Amino acid sequence: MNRSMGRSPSCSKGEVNKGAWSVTEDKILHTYITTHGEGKWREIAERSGLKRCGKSCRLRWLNYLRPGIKRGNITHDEEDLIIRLHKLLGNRWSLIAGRLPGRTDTEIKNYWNSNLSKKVQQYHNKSQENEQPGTAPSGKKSQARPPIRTKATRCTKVVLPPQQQGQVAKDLDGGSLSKLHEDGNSSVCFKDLDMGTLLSLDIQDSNAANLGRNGIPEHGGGVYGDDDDCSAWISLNLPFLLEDKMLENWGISDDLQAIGESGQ
DNA sequence: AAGAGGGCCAACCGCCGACCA
DNA sequence: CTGGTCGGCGGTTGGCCCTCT
Repeated sequence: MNRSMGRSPSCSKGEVNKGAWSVTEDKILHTYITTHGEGKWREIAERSGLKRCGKSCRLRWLNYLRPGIKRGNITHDEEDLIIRLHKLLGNRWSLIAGRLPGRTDTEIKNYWNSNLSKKVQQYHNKSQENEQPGTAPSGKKSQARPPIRTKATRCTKVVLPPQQQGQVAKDLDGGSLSKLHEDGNSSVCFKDLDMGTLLSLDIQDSNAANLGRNGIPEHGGGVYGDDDDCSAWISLNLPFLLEDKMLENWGISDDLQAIGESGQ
């Protein structure tokens, strides 16, 4: 991307403090935001007198100063949920964090990178060893999936192919989709979904796997990674987010139990 | 006791989409 | 319509701390 034109880096103007925040800076930021509210981070950075860029202020507030932040002591339930959500969403930490009240995307990301990724990897290595070498069941990968690489794109919509709209409408809204938007060619429509809805659809209802599947492309609807369009990523060409092999992997309860045991 | 190595975590960086003038 | 700005995201990094040798 050509960075000589377009926006200028918002943090490069004038003198800007970097590195760890001091107690004084925290106090200033906290006081300013509790008085004036969140948002307009550049303005906050300038008017509060902090020599920090807006981004830095935002990050500090969201990850540390904001009321209701839980720190440390991730419970077993939370860990369980993180693993499930990661399996479902990949590295979409903000979405995962959204389902864990008081937890931040950064904390979850760090926790995953330092703890869970190893546990999961260990577990999959173990289970791989237990399988006969070279005789992996057909159509089923015996090893852990490669990491899902995603881009920093927001993802609040899913694509509903016409043939699925009725069923989805029924499942979601008890009969009506509240916010459908048709795109240009009217072949798909979008719905804003919160994660609770998504999870209630695919995690709690394992029968979703048995819903009709038609015309699933080779790429599995772009589920894994290299498809930038997150609407496609959660394409409901698949039964609620799930690719075939993903569904096979979805027997995660056992995984979790084993991980929990190995990690304790 | 001291140095090395590894783990954890806060903060930064670069990119993107949304929004607005 | 275009370009600039902002807010938000995931990836990466650097420093502190703990453990091991």
